[in-house]
Amino acid sequence: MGVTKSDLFTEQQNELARVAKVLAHPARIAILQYLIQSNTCINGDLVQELGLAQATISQHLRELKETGIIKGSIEGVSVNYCIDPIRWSEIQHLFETLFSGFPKIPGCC
Amino acid sequence: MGVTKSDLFTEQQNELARVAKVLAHPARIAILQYLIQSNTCINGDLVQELGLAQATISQHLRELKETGIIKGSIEGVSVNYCIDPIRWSEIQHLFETLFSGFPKIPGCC
DNA sequence: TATATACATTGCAATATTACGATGATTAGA
DNA sequence: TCTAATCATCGTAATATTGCAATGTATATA
Repeated sequence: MGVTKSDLFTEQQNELARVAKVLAHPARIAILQYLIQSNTCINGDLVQELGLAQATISQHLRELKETGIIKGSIEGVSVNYCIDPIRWSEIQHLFETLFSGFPKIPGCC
Repeated sequence: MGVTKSDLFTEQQNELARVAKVLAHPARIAILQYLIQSNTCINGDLVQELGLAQATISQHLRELKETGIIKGSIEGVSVNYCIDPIRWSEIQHLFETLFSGFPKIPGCC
């Protein structure tokens, strides 16, 4: 199959999985870290920074954009990408909720 | 292709992506949440709880186990799974590092 | 020992992801 | 207007993921 039965799960579970999937590639992690550090970037910079083809990076950027993590603004002939602070903390909160749900002192193990 | 060029990235980036990939499925999120809430579970419980086949759930459990997030101990004829607290906070820290890297007041956007 | 129970594994079929060359679209400057 | 630069999109090949039926393995009990 290869198709996820998302109707079996809650919207929160699906949303968290969806976001995790976007983070589930080192190139996209690298792009985000580069964005954080430089607070702006263009596709061309990333082709230099990472060793991937321009088309590939453009595709990764689109996935990040579709989840709302980054926004792009046309800057003449190039495009400036940056992180959406609102969405960023939204996603941060999603993960925090998952992780903090587990009590530090567990009953078993 | 469908193959990730992991040699282009740092070990930290690959590790974060690897962990995110395990979380990138609602069934695995659901399993973890069920584990957190009940602090133990067996495959059979999950077949009831989620609507997936036993083989499918066993596969998801294996992925969680391979990343070290959960541990299983044989309990007679059934198996008790539970979250590994050490690994859990390790992974929590991985994400926190990513998220906290972004300053609250950004320079652009 | 034989049988039932509970998971794990194997072997598919369907679909998704990753990567990139080729090509399109848009903009700045000659 | 023409051209170069920059990014997006399309098409395609290679590989990965998801789900399940069938089967294997181990344990407890009759």
